[in-house]
Amino acid sequence: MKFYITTAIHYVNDFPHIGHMYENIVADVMARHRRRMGDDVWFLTGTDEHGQKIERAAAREGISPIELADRVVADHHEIDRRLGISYDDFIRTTESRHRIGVLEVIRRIRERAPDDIYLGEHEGWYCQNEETFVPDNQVREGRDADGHPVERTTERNYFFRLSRYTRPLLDHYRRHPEFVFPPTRLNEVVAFVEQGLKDLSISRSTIKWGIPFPGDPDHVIYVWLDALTNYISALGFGSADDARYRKYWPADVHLIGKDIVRFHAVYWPAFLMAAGLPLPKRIVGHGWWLRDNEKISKSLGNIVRPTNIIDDFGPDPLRYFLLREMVFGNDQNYSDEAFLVRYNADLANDLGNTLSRAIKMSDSYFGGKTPPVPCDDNDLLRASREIVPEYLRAMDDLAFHRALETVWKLLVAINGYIVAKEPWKKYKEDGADDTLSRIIWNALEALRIVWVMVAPFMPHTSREALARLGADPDRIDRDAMNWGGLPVNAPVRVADPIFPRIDPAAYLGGARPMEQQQQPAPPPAETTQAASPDLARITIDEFMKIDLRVAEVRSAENVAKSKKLIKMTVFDGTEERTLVAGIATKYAPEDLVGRKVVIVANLQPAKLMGIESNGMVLAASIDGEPSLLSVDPAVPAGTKVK
RNA sequence: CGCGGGGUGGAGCAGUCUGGUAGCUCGUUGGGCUCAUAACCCAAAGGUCGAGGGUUCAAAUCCCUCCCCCGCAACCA
Repeated sequence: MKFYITTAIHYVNDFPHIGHMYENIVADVMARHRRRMGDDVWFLTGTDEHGQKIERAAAREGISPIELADRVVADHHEIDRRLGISYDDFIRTTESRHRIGVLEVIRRIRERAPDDIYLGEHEGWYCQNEETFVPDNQVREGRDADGHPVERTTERNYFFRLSRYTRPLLDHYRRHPEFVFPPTRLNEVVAFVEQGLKDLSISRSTIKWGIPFPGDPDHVIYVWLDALTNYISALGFGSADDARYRKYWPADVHLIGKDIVRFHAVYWPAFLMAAGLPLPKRIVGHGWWLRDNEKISKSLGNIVRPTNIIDDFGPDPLRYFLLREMVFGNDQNYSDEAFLVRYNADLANDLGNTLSRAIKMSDSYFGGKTPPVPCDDNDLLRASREIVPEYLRAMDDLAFHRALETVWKLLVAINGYIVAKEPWKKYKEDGADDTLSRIIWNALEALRIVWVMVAPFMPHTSREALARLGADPDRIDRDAMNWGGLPVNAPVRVADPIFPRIDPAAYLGGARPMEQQQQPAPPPAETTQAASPDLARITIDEFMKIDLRVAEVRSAENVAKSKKLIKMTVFDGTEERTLVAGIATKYAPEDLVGRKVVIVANLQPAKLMGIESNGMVLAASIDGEPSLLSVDPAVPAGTKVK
């Protein structure tokens, strides 16, 4: 069986982060698992390199878009390499094979459904300064995020007649409920499509950095038609050599983040239907890793990030943690503390320690070898026969956390078995007889099966562990999960703990488990953050333009339906004015009345939730939590501040 | 009525689709073992499964109502 799996292509305006790592790791685990189960696997990942954000980010740095992309792609390659991502191909949307594929899709749509692509009017907020449309959600008070004025404008664009596919898509979802995973995401998609689909703008004349629209070089193909097509362009679709396309398409799994399920489950199949191509079998949306539990890390004065975890522990513990900790499909919090708990409890104490104790016994009782007499009837054999199918079922269900949980049941059984049999006592009493041989062999054999099951998750350490056990590190297929694979009289290797225990407090306090590391070069990401300091300086005259004054709060109330806003009336020394401040998360209106605050008095008025605000209250904010500036209550309202 | 997710022993979470003795990890307490990475094993304490109502022989699970929390969106002038 062939198995074609893809990740989303990662956008190159951003350096690789935990979300990218997680997605690639999950795909890698699936790919490795299918491979060892005998499938002919093709695993694709890559980067999305077109669009205005790239164009602008590059311009800001004074380099060309492709130079920017090259740099970020190199970072992705590096992180994939370090994580051991076993992809077969890496597609970049700036490659010619991709352009060929995209153009072929458009050609087929035009051939099969000539009026599915038409020239129409796109209306939106246009920014003169940036020469581009600004998404609605970035427009505020007639200005874009950078403060440039925008105006309502229309532009001529090519459209895809998505509306025509409402019915066919709904039919497809009904016939293939497995099309979107997990099922709750399918419900969202169905609800969205049932509202009726609007036609989709698929070109832009305001963007330069992209694939020229066929037959109209003033336009560039807009994001989704370009990006989604990578899944077939990478297989050679539309080129002279499309053998791979014919072999592997349709994809078995498109693994993506839950935020882009809609595009994959609606736009993509609609494009494919229009072009007369087969639809992917399954769209799998994973959840998000949420921000670190900042409080704890911060109080310890050291925020450790996943890249540091890889530096300090190697890739496998992180791979394990990400797949074990997250219920696949749900969101989950990432924290270094949680990582360390799992690392110590699951990897050091259970997986690693059990390996050490079993090998140590075999080594000292049987002269550095696996025991001479195997055993084909015992508790561990029965446990493994129960657990392996359960594990395989969980893998098929994409329930990775459950699969790993299952493996750990066998590990617990092994430890229980060792304690119950007390081999150290037997050895003292009877020496290395056949009974002892069977006991130790059973423990080693069950352990071998554990490491085989764990192999897709921890490919590097599992090889090492299997080798230490005297087993063949390359034998991790379905057969290898059956009882009886461990050779007798094979050399075992006693070595340092495979997962040394870590003191969490010391680690978070800055100590490193492996002292030879360090001097981590600061990632280039940081440098782009620091804007040129000279530009940020202003003259005293400029500062004096800002009219800061003390004002007294006369009344205050929460703004209805708003989370952060408080509307207040303040006396600025000459008159009362109304202003709105986003401080409701910290302050109650009644606490504010009578308080002296500092305001910016000459700010242009602005409307917030329909209320005109005349001025701004000064506050320092820590992680979004405001703290009002206060002055001595004796200072009269209207006093100028400078 | 903006969209979505969630409320399960001290902490973090499964289980809810497909009702049937409430489960896992960490932590706590007591005991055991000394082969192993102060690891491992056994036992115990600890839960009105957010609240109320309904369906059912039976509800954490299905239905209704309500409360609270977290994202996103609309508001941090």
